[in-house]
Amino acid sequence: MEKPLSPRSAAKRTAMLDAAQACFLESGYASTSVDEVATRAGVSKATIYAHFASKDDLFGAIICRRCDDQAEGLSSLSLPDSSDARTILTAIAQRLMALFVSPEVMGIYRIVIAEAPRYPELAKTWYEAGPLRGKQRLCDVFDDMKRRGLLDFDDTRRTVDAFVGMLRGECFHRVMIELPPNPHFSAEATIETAVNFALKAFAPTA
Amino acid sequence: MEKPLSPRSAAKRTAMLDAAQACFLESGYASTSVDEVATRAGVSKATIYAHFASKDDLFGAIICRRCDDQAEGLSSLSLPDSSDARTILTAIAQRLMALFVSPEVMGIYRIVIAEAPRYPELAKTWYEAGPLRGKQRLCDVFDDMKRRGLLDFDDTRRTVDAFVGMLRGECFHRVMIELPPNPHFSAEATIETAVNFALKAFAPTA
DNA sequence: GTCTATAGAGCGATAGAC
DNA sequence: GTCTATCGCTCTATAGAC
Repeated sequence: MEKPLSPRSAAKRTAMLDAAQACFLESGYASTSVDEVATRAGVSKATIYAHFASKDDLFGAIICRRCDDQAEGLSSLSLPDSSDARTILTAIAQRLMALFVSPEVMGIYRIVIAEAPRYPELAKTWYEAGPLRGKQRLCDVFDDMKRRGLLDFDDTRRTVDAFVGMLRGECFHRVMIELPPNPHFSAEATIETAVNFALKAFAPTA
Repeated sequence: MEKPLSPRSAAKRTAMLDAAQACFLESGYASTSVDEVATRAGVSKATIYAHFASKDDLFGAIICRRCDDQAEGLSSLSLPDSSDARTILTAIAQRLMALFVSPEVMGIYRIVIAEAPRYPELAKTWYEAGPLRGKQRLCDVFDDMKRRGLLDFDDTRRTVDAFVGMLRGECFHRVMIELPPNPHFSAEATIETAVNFALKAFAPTA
């Protein structure tokens, strides 16, 4: 399956993928032209078609590469070694929020949502490699906190789902549709509200 | 500002808007051709350009019409006349969830997100007419519940934001990217989890 | 106002030289 | 593998008849 590429080819391939990613995330799939990608990558259009069968194929390669990055980023995510529920939940929420509103993640999120009806397999690949794997990891953390008596809840997956959902509020939406931020719904305020909420709802019955 | 249209023209205009909405929500902005809209509306392309200055203009007209519909739909939303917090919160959550996953709302949500970077004013108009107005209405309901001693919380807007966010979890995302539903994250289960959490976190200190 | 017909530009993809 | 040049198609938008 692996074909040994010359160093020169590999570099061009990376340049093409980088350029394509930037174009797709900026302008969406349909509005991006292969000419534009070629120019940005410093190669000719024919070179792109020597590496990728079609524009669709190039698009798929981008999403898959992003999925690999996501998987890597998640496994290197470290949490504070604390025995205070608030400290741990706040750290989790801060990392999640920073991830959600980062330009790269936001860009891929936008385009996957937009193109999901026409690329269902790509959307599935992305969702399983990113959000689903991330939530699985959070489940492990929550289960561990439960075991240590820091939290109490019934269904781990639903609990995590609700906690993560609380971070996708006004603040997140404003970034997503590029509206100016509302100070009342800053990232910090959203995180604090979610953590307070979770601590009250999941506090162990003393 | 109002130009009196002949009944025949008005009918054609509505047909064009309906067709355009269906096309845009199905295929996205860039992938929809004016020819397609014209065929679906049963008019010629030139007729479309007689009513709308450009494809952009047509797109804007669609979003604005949807905003009006949203505003209307919200004001007619009625809630049960109950004194039980769970009953009210469940009713709210059910209506919100049904709204979120409905094809029309989901379609407009997808396209606004996708095109927001290129149509910031449209995104702002939509956001203020829909989600923002809806949340304002929810704030009134929550304030009323607090006044009646059914709930207790500090900041109404942040509380509502968190509550609504919990409904945008796995279930919502699966609909959004057209993945098969996961029975463990049914709409009912998501609603129940959110309501249970809210009741625990906002229970009045007896 | 509404139609048919077409202009004019840009697109994805390919042929062929090197 | 990479380039230049180009094909064939589709697109938005308009001109002109009715």
